Amino acid sequence: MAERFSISDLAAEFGVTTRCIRFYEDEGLLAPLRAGQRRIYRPRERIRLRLILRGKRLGFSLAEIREILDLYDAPPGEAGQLQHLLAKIDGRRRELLQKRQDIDATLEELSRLDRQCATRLEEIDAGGDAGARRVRVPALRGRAVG
Amino acid sequence: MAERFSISDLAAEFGVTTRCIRFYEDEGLLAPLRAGQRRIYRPRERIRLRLILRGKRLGFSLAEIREILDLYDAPPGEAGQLQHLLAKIDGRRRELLQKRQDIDATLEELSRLDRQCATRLEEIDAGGDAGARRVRVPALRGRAVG
DNA sequence: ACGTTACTTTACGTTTACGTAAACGGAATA
DNA sequence: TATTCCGTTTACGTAAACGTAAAGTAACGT
Repeated sequence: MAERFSISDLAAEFGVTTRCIRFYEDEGLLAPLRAGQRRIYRPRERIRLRLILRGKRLGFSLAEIREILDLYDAPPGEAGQLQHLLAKIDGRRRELLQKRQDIDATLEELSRLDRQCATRLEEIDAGGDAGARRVRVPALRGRAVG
Repeated sequence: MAERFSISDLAAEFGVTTRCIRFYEDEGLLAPLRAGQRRIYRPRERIRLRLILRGKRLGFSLAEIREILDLYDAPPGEAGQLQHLLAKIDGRRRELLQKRQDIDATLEELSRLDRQCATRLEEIDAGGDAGARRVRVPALRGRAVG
């Protein structure tokens, strides 16, 4: 794999605009090398971009993503700093576990809906409209988890 | 559990402002009853609010959340509509599975960081600063999953 | 030399998701 | 009666995350 990427290389690879990548740089999330004016991205920046976009998919703001990236960059430091870093890591972990719970709850509800739709379809395929009035979607009355 | 809630009941319960709840109504996500001018929320609306906030935690926009709520509200309809609904459900499910992968990848990286910090702390607690210069955090050079 | 392509900076515009303030209504409390 | 509290509508303000347009530079092919 190559060691140097142009801004449009990364834009194409990750499906974002160059404007977007430059914006992340303005926000201090990326710091590519320069060849004159041109930006040069090394694997490290590429990985950071991947992390940024992953963070975005998870619904984190760029400010939060900056904090998360800072975690990775954190120098060994002294004991107090390490404790602080551990606390932050723990906070992020809790957030992510919460999100995974949200996802699982939503997935279960979607599965319920899916089964109801499938059942209804089978009914239609089988006997025209038999039992149409018996199909009641409980929808929002279910025992929500979150 | 009560059957009727005021706007500030819900605001307090879910930790959002009344302004926020009214905004969701403006956006067509909620439609409480009225007693004169006052809004009255029934369990159904309360559950919808819960779903809205869960969606937000997952990083969905209000427009996307509206779509998701529409899934729950969808009437049995005819075969074509059902197929369409099933497709949408499948799309949402893929999104969520992707997000869960993102979360798992991030959790693993956080765990790596956590272990490194813990190890470093033990070293400090044990023998002052022994081996300090041997601690190198590979950080972003690791094999990223997503 | 000329046009094309890729890249740059600067800057104003836009959408989303609310915050905040103004001005008012009705009910309870001092 | 006056104040306070809870609620209402209307409307302007704002931060985040870019989009988009303008105007210029550098290299490359013909």
